[in-house]
Amino acid sequence: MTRSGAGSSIKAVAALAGVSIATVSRVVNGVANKASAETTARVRSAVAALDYRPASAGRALRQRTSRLVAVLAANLANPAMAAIAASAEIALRKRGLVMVLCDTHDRPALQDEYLKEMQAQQARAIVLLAAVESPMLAAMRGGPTPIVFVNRRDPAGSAGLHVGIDNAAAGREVAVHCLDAGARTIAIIHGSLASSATSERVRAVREALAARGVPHASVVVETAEDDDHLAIGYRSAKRLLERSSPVDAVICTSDLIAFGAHRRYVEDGGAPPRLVGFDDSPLNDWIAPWLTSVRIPYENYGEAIVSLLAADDRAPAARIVPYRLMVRDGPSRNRGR
Amino acid sequence: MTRSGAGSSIKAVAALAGVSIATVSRVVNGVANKASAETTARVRSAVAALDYRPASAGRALRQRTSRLVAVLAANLANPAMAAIAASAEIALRKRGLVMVLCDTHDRPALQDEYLKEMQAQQARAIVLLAAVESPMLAAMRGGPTPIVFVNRRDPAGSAGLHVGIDNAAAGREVAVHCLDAGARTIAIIHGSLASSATSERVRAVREALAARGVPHASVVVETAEDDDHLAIGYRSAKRLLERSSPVDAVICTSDLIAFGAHRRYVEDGGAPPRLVGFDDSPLNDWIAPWLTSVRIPYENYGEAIVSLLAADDRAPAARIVPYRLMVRDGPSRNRGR
DNA sequence: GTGAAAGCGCTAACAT
DNA sequence: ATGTTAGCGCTTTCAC
Repeated sequence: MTRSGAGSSIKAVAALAGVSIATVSRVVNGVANKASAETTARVRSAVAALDYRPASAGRALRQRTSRLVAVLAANLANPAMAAIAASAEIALRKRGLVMVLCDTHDRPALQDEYLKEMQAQQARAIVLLAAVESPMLAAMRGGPTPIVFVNRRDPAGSAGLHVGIDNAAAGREVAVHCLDAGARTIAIIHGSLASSATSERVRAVREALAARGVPHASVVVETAEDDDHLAIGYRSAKRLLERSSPVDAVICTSDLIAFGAHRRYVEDGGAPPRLVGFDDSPLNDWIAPWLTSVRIPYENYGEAIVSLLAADDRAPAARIVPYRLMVRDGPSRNRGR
Repeated sequence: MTRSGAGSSIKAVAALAGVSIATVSRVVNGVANKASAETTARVRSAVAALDYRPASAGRALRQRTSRLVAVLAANLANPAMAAIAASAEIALRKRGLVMVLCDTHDRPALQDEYLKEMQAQQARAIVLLAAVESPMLAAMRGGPTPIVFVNRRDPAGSAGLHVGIDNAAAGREVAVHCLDAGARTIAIIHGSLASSATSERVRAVREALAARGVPHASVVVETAEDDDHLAIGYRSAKRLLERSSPVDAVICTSDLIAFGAHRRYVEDGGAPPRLVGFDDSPLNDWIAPWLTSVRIPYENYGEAIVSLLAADDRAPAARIVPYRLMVRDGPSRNRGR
């Protein structure tokens, strides 16, 4: 019989197939060499007839783990994070896992609340898109639930599972690009340095500039106290505009920061300097043809995350994916000249 | 005792508090008048000491429903959908519910797969951000699981739960705005008319123009066969540019379509016509100062959705939220003049 | 190759 | 006010 609106139970399938529920379970879960071909066929057709799917609650209760994988993102409004989430969801689904997506707003307390909730859900794994350090994270680190750190490494510096790009190399490439394009005075606008991605990028840019003979002192480094990258970019650009000497290029540690800076420059009415960002969501081609950006293949992150989870390797591992500098010099910049 | 990494069980709490598990359950679930103040306190402190959270699997098994609410979005790369998801997640969390977010890519087959999965998860409710018609949806309609249709109404036309704006009124306002701004030749670019939101907007624009004396025949209506709104906008704008007479204003049924059209116009090098869209994600202020758009308060959608779910009213209901036309005439347009 | 049965953690009906 | 107990749907020994 069919339960009200909730599919059929294993009992119904067993009854229809004329076998025990244990056999149904084995067939459904593909336990090898445990059922005759004939029985298997009968069970399968009963499953199809009743459109049976094992209730996840029963399964989770018994197995002490669910098919849920938590993805905790620092900011869903960031198209880059949304892209990672979308990619993760596809990859997880391919393995029969279900993504639970939460927005931590980059706040430790909220991250902790979600971590607790996911523990109650017996989540199979936790994926942190830009983690912050928090008590619960500390408690779960080293526990049985795998934790994958995406973009930002483990803030506590553990050599845990990680998916990201080589930020140092990317930072160097961006710096060299600006110099090669003729920029003499270069500014950096960055978000919180608590993020490993940010600090690695800033350090690499500065070192590369120094190596090319640009004195450290001539590089303007700006930031602003704000969780919102758009606001950081806007306010930092404002301060750059207040300086006596203008800058030729502004390197931003994220595209959102670059968006914020760009807005300020456009409001100013003058020609915006060369702007470079990191992330490069597909939307950039459409709405930000003026933004050169380090394209990070977020559409592949899902597979990278899942492969890290699948590796039963107890050894800590990382997936460093290739990036590519997308040079854009579209209308908005040209027109200003 | 603490289970490996998965929090503590109700048994552990009962043992520590020196009561039965039933009492713990009652206290945790706040069953009124069922425990003395002293017992309640003892249980609470045991809960705190062990950091206990009821395992959702046990609860779901017993109650035949989980605390999961599925949100099936047609396209997570659309900032508007991401905004709704973020808002829904906050509102659900406030009621102790957990959001499961999936990207259906606007494909019936994928939507069905998720619907089945969510049935297996015994989801408390289903929220469809831009639903398409599909067999499983038809099967679940009228079932015990509440389904909320966001933006697009139920494609089968049922008067089910719905959250959205008054698309007809918004369409009229947009049309009048264009005329008042001096536009004489107006084009409409729209996505699939299977979406109630789209068809209502297009119809209202045309009717409003007709009412103001603009002959139906002079309104250029464009679309393109594509799931991707950006591509629809781009390709439709291309065709508009191929016409002998240019248009003064282009009304797009979504911001993404407007982004696509804008790109094409910018590539063309000429002055883009007045562009109007729908959605107006917060990002627009930063990256699309040229886009006038119907601002839909997606940040409030979460509460609207949850309130619809809470209303045990068996009568079908809808939450029509207020919109606001955001008139923008930023740099990109001015500069082109 | 198959079935019987235990038990995962929890809630709710029923006893006391 | 509190405890006892049945049982939700499933997987997994253990018999046969």
